Amino acid sequence: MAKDLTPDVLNDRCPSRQVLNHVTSRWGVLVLIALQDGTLRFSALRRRIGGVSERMLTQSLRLLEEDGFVRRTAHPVVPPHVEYDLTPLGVEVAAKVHALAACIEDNLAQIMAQRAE
Amino acid sequence: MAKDLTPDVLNDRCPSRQVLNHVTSRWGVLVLIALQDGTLRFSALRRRIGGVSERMLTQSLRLLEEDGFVRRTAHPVVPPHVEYDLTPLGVEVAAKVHALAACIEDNLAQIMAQRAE
DNA sequence: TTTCATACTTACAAATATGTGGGTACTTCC
DNA sequence: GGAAGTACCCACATATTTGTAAGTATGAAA
Repeated sequence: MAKDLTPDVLNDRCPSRQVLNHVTSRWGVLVLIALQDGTLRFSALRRRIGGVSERMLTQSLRLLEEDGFVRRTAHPVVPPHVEYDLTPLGVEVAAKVHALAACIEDNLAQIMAQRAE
Repeated sequence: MAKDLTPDVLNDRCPSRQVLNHVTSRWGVLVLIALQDGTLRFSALRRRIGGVSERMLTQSLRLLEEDGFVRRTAHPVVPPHVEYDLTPLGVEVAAKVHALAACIEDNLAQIMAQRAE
């Protein structure tokens, strides 16, 4: 009677799809890639990722934190000092995301040429 | 004087980011994964990907076609017969996307547990 | 003393993504 | 004869995402 034993993103009802959406979201992808190089503070992360608003960065970080990809460490000082880094699982997915991005970067010339046709 | 010699998704102005968005879009991801198993017709693709509307499937396919990841082959018969499959470049990115999805599927239990906390 | 930086939050507005329902021109199956 | 399937497109409506601007408490630098 057990349904959906194995997760499947092609299945409408599988919760894996939601997680995939977080990871592949516009800014989620970039956060994971940016954190690959190590721990970063909020503002540093924001400067690193061209074009993010504070709002979107916060939101993306929250989602990735909830899913267990990113770890947030707040030092209770004033002015605030908060650090973000990847969890072991986060390192895994970040690697995959980065591989994808790198693949696109490597073939960008070809892609742009194709588009022009 | 040459700027932006190497593509970089973290750079706001780099066109690679747009391509990345197409590939990581809600349905784009699933189209690439679904086409990994081989050629599929429009309706078959739609049945394969739970929850897509015709409109979104069409739009996603167009974008992926423009970027050179998907190939569309229309046979001029009535009723229409159109086939979709991956280009060599499409096979590459689909593999990366699939690896990412598989990674999430494999760790879904852990992720869901983390979320519940 | 005014400004800047930190790491956010909130309200509001705008942009983008997505869904819905209808139409098309046929053919085949029942 | 009627229904269903094919691969879409179009107009319209709604949902979701994203951006903008302002506010917060405080310390340090100019």
